[in-house]
Amino acid sequence: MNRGTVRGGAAALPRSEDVALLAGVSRKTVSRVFNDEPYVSAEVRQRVLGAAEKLGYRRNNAARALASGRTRSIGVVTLGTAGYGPASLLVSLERAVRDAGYALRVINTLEGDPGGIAGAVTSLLEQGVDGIAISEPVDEGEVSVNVDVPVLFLGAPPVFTAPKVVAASVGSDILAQAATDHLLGLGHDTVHHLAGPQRWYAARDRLQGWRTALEQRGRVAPPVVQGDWSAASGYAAGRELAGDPSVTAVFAAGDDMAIGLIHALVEAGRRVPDDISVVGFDDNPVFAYVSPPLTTVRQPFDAAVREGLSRLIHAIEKPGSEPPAATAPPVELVIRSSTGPPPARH
Amino acid sequence: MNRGTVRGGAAALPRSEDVALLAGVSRKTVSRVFNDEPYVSAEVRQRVLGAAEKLGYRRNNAARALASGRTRSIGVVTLGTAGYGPASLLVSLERAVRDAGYALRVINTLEGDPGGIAGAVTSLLEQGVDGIAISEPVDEGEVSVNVDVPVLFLGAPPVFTAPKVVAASVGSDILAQAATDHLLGLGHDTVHHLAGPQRWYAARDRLQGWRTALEQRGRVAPPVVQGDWSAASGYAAGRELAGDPSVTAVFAAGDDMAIGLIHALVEAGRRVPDDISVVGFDDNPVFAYVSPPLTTVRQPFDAAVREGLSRLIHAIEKPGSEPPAATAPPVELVIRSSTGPPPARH
DNA sequence: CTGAAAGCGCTAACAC
DNA sequence: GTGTTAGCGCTTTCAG
Repeated sequence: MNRGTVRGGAAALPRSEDVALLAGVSRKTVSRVFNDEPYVSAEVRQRVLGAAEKLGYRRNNAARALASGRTRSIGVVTLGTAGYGPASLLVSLERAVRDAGYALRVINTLEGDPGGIAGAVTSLLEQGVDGIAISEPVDEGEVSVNVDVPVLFLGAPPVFTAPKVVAASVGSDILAQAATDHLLGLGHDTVHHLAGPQRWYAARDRLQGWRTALEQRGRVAPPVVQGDWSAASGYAAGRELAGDPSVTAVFAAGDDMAIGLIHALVEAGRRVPDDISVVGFDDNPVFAYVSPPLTTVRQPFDAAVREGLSRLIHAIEKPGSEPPAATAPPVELVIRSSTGPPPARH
Repeated sequence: MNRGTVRGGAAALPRSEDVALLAGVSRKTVSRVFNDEPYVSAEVRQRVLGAAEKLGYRRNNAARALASGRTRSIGVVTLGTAGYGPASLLVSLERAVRDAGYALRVINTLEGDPGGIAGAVTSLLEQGVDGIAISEPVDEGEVSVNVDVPVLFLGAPPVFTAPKVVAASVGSDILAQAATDHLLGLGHDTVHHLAGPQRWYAARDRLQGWRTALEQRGRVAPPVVQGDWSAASGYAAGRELAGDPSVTAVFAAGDDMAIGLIHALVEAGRRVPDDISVVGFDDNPVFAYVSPPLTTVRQPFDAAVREGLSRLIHAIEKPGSEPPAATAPPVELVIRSSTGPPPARH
C-alpha cells in the first residue's frame, strides 16, 4: 500500500497530482483550473484540462470538503410521501439546487418517525451540508437542534432556531383565500372547509386563508371537517356533509380529498356542481380528466422554491450582506367544472 | 488561524481530539467508540460518549470519507417527475438506504437533460458515493461512463457497464400480463394497449407483458396506441379508440393515462365498464374514488427496492461473495369497477 | 500568473 | 484493550 510505489496495486484513481505531473504544472494550478479561479493562462488551462481528460481524473469531493470546510451540498428534510404536492416540491428543489451548483442530500421523516425533524437535521449535519431546507414540516412541538448552517423553511414558519433562518412561503393562505373567494363570488352563502391534518403548517395556512375570506365578507365560518390528505378521508367527510342541506360549497385542502369528497357526495345523490360546488388544492393535472373536472388552485412550487433557495444560498455564500427581497408567489386559480352557482332556493 | 492556539476565533466545532482530551483517551479510541468497533471497555465507551455529548461533538464525514475511502452514501438518479410511481419509488429507496446506514444523494435527469444519465452518474461519482441506483431509466442509446462503484438498475436492464451490476425488476411485465389476463378472463376477445413512451424500459416491459398474455391465449395483438404517461395523452387515445367498436377492453400502462382514457370514452358515449373495460397500472389510491373506481395493478416498489438495495449494499460491503438470491416480486391486481365482461353480442 | 508548504479531521496498520 | 504513526487528496496561505 505504499503510495509512493504502486498506489494500491489495482488501477488507483488519478489524483490531482497525477494531472499536475502530466501537464507539467503544480497541484495548485490544477486546483485553480478546476475551481474556475482567475489567473491561469488559457494555454495552461487547456493543458491541464487535456491531461485530466486523458487520465479520467475526477476530483475528490471528500478531500475538497475537508480542506475547504464547504461541502457544496444542501440537505433537505421532507415528509416522505408520494403525494403530488410534496413530490413536485422535491423535484423543483433538486433542480434549483443543482442549477446553483450544489448537490442534494435527502432525508424523509415519515410521520411519527422517532427523532423526527431534529433527528433528520442532525443526520444531515453529520453528513455535512452547507445549508438545510425543511420542506413543509409538521408541528412537532419544541424542536431543539444545534444547527450551525443556514436553514430554509419552505411553507412553514421556522420551527427551530439557526444562525441564519430564511422562510419562504408558497402562499397557501392567499391561495386558500382565492379558492374560497371564488366560491363566495359564485353566490354561495358560505363555504365549508375540508381541512388537512392540523399538525401540518400547510393545513393551518389553508384553514386560515379560508377563514379570512369568509370574514372579509362578514360570513361566519361553519364547523371545519377534518381530513388527513387522503381521498379516503375526503370520502368519509363527504358522507358526513352530504346529509346537510346547508352545504352548497366546500373548499378541500387537497385535490385527493376533494376527489374522495365528490365521490361520496355523488354517491349520496348530491350533484356536483349543481347541488354542491367543490374546489381542491394542488392542481394535479390528472384531475382535469375526472368527472366533473376539478376546479382547484395551483401551488407555485417552482417560484417559491427558486426564491427560497436563492436566499438560502445567499446566506451560505455571502453571510452578512442583505438577502434578495422576497416576492409574493403568484396565485393561480384553475377553474374547471366542479364549481358553479348555488342551487336556486325555493 | 493557527490551529494550535484559538482555533479560528469563532467557536470552532469540536473535533475528535477535543473529545479524546476531555475523556482522557486517544483519538483512535474515540474513533472506535463512534464506529461501534469492539475492544473498547464499557467504562471507556461511556466516558467518551459523555465527553462527546458535553462538547456537542459531531463527526466530520468528509474527513471520514477521505481517510477510509468510503462515503457511506449512495446516489440515485431518477427521471424527476412528480408522478405517483416514481415518487413512491424514491420514498421507498430513501427509507431503505437510511435503514441500511447510508445517506442518499439524489439527482434528477429531467427527460431531455443534456448529459442525461451519464452526466448524472458522473456528477454523483464526483460527489462521492459508494454505490449508485438508477431508477426506471429511459433508453438513451449508448451510455458510456467510467464507473468504479456497484450499480443497481431498478426496473431496467443495465444501460451501461460497471464493475458490479445488480438489476432488480419490479416485475412490470408479469404485472402487465396479469392485468391483461384479468381482462381476457372476463371474456374479452382481445385487449388493446395504451402504452407508455417506449424510451422507458418500464413502458416496454408492460407492452411485452401485454403481448405475452395475448399470445398465450392465441390472440393477435391489436395495434398499440401510444401515450406519454399523462392523463392528457390518455384522453387523446380515448378519442381515437372510442370510435372503434372492436375495442371492448384496454390495458393502460399507467393510472393517469387510464383516467384520461376513460374520460374520453365516457364523453364519446361509451360506458365503462359496460361497453369498454379499462385497467390501469400503479395503484394510486385516489383512483378508488373516481367513477368508475379504477381496476389497476399495484407496483411492488417496496419489495423490489428493498431487495435491489440489499444486493447493492452486499456488492459494496462484501465484494466477491455471493449476493442474496433474487425473489420474484409479488403481483397484486386491484379489482375495482372499471372492468367487467364484454357487452353481449347481438 | 504560478508554486511550496502546511494542514483540514479522520481512520489504517501496527505496536504495545 | 489501547495508543502511535502516517497518510487520505485537496485547498489555503504566502512567496515568488
